[in-house]
Formats: sequence, C-alpha cells, structure tokens
Amino acid sequence: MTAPSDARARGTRLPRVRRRRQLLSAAQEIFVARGYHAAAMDEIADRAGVSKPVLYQHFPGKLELYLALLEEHSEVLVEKQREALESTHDNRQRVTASFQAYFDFVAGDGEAFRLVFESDLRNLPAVREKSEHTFQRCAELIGEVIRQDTSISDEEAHLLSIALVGMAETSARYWLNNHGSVPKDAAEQLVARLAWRGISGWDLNRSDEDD
Amino acid sequence: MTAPSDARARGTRLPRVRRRRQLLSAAQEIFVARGYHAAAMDEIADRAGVSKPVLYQHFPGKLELYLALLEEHSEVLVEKQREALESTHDNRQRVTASFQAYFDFVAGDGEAFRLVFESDLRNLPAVREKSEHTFQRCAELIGEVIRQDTSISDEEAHLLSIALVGMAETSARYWLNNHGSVPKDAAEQLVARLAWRGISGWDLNRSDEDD
DNA sequence: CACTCAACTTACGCGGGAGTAAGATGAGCG
DNA sequence: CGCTCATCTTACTCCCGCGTAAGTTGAGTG
Repeated sequence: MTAPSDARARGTRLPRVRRRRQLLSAAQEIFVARGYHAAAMDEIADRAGVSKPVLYQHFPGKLELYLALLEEHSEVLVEKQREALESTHDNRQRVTASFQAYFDFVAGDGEAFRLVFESDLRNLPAVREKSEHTFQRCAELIGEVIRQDTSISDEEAHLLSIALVGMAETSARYWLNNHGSVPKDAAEQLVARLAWRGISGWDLNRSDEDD
Repeated sequence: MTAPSDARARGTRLPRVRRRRQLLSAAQEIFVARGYHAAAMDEIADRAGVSKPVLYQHFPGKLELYLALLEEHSEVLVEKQREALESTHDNRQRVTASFQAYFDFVAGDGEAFRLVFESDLRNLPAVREKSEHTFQRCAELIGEVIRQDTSISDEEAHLLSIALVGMAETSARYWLNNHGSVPKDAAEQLVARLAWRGISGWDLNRSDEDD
C-alpha cells in the first residue's frame, strides 16, 4: 500500500543537499500520516531508506525537523493567498480567487496542509505561534481589501476577515475529506458566493431585515 | 497562579461518585492546559489531591478518561446549538442565537472547548470521529433550517452549513484569544450579520454583481 | 470493640522512542 | 593505488510516563 516514494535502492549514497531534501520529503509523509507524536524518527529514516543517525546529521532533533516543514508550508499558504488577492482588482473575483487558493492549498502537496491546520503539537508555544501567525497574515491580507472599500473600523474588519478565513479553511478541509460529493469548482463557487453576499455592500444597509 | 481548585485537604476520603466527578474536573484542567500528550496521569492525580492508582480505580486508562471528557463536552455543544435554533422561528434571530451559542460554549466551563476544537489526539480514529461527528451534527442542525427556506440541493445546503459552522468556531476562538479587543456582544452581532447577509434570500438573485 | 471492605498509599516494572558513541564503507583526489 | 573524509550503519543508553502489585488506613456495622 504505502509506496516507498523515495526509498530508492536502500544503500545509495547521496550528496548532502539532495539527501536533506529527501529526508524532508520522507518526514512530511510520516508527519502528515501519523501526526507529530505518533511519528517515529526510526520510521522517517526507514521511509527515506536510511538509518537514524543520518537524520540527526541533517537536523538537530525531531522538533526542528517538524518546524522546518511547518515553516515551509505556512509560507506557501500565505504566498498563495497574496497572489490570489493581487491577481485582480475586482473584489468579487478576489473572493473567488482567495477561496480557490485555500482549496488549492488543501488539495496540494501530499496533504501538507495538515501540518498547518491540524497540528497535534499546537500546545507547544513555538508551533502555536507559527500556526496562528500564518492564520493572522492571511486574515490581514483580506482585511486590507475590506478596509479599502468600507467605512468599517479596523478591529471589526479584522474580525470579519478572521471569520472569512475560518470559513475558507473549514470548508476546504471538509471538501477534501468528502471528495466526490461535490466537485472542487462547485464547492469553491458556492462558498465564495456565500462570502461575497456576506461582505459586499456592507456599508449600505445598516438595518437587518429578515426573509 | 494555579489554584488547586479541588485538592481540598489532601487526605480526605470521598465517596465514589463524588471522587469521580472531582477526578474528571481535575483531568479537564490538566488536559485543557497541556493537551493530551503533555498531560501526565501523575499530575492529574496530584491536582485532585490523590495518588495515581485511585485514578485507575475510576478509569481504565488515560485514553478513556480523555474520551469521557470529550464526549461530555461534545454533547454540551450540540445541545446548546439545538436550543439556539429552537429558541425562535425567526431565521434572522436563529442566526444570532446560533452564533451566541458558539461564543457561549467557547467562553464557558474552563475552556473545555479546547478538547473539542483543538484536540492534539485527532490522529486517533476514535477522537477524530467524535470531533467530526460533533461538527457534522451542528452543521446538520443548521442545514435543516437552510433547506426549509431555499430550493438548494441537500449537498449544497450541507456545505454551506459546514462553512457557517467553521465561521462560528473560528471567530469564537479568535474572539476568546483576543478578549478585550472586541466585546462579546459586538463580535457575535458582527459575525451573525455577515452570515445572515450571506444566506438570506439565497434563491433570489442567482446573478452575482460586484460592488 | 473487633471485623470488613472500600478508599487510599508507596514503590516499582517495563515499553517505547529520542538521541548517541563507535566503527564501517566507498567515492574521488593526488 | 592508497588516503581522506564525508556518508552511512549497528548497537546501544537513557529517560519519561503509563499502568500495577502489594500493602495500609479508617469509617461504619453487628
């Protein structure tokens, strides 16, 4: 079942940088599949077709290995988000692009999103801060857009952004877990529509009517 | 700092049911503060002013102790949610009540919500299923309401519900972490407004306009 | 007042996994 | 062709924390 994606010819020597990349890749598979705690350094080494001390020649410890991956993928998410928002000046399309970015992130790169969104190490301050900071940066990018077009206060704009990011993250994760029930495009569009209806023309009607 | 909330007179004997409740309470404090993995059975026993074997006379193991708490608080959340949606027939108020329920849940009972929303044991199938099932039940409650008033398909209604629940959970957690920046009422209202604008009159305008 | 049984204690076994010491191997260079 | 040094291996040590064996205490009952 688990194809040894990189454990080619157990016994091949590799130059340092190549080996490092491969170790990161093996570690990602294990951490994603098992979480931090259930992941064993032995298993990561095995997966890379190498013995444990090799791992320790590249990373000082399990935690640092994990943090390296977390850092990398957090950056990817924020970058995707930035690109999405810069891809157009039409706010309606920005919303769509932003959700697409979230869905893409969740759909991509061996489920690495689980490190960022579902870490079982969030009780460690270093990890909690990294995750939350990533989240905040995404929200901040969206917040800027909102502020540009509404007379809303900074704090309220930020809270709205948080809510939207939460919506994106949650629905993207749900969509992935239930692959097949709804096609990606449709899911993105649906949730984007919900968000757009929610924020567009915010200033206009301060009175809330029922249906 | 950490008041020994229940560790009265180390050396007091307690009848079985009373002791059990107290152990659950001590366990909750520790699990919430440290997460499952970093929580030590010794510390839980200490916190309860009791030695470790007592713990094992009430619960077969660490996992079962944890699951008991998870189960309990999951039920509380779903129940709060059900009450909120049954508290009125006006959908606009339903939305507000629903978000209030989430904020209340997060604000209440010694931050027990962290067990449900931030468990570091989600890689264990039993826990993952429990958390996800709780989430789904909340979404389903909301989904029923949505379906009653729209011509939307079941699957789409469900995805919308998921998105809304994610919004509620995320914003409630954020609000709690940044207590003081926004008062509870204001946060609830703001996010409820966002959600209501998003879903109300969904069927009417199938065309999306920009601002 | 002795007897019983639930409630509690101290002190330990033991497994699992992170990290390491010491040695083997082999690719490339002089 | 043999030297060197980076790469890699085997085979440990050690700690931490769950779970338990065996024994103690004391409240209530006949």
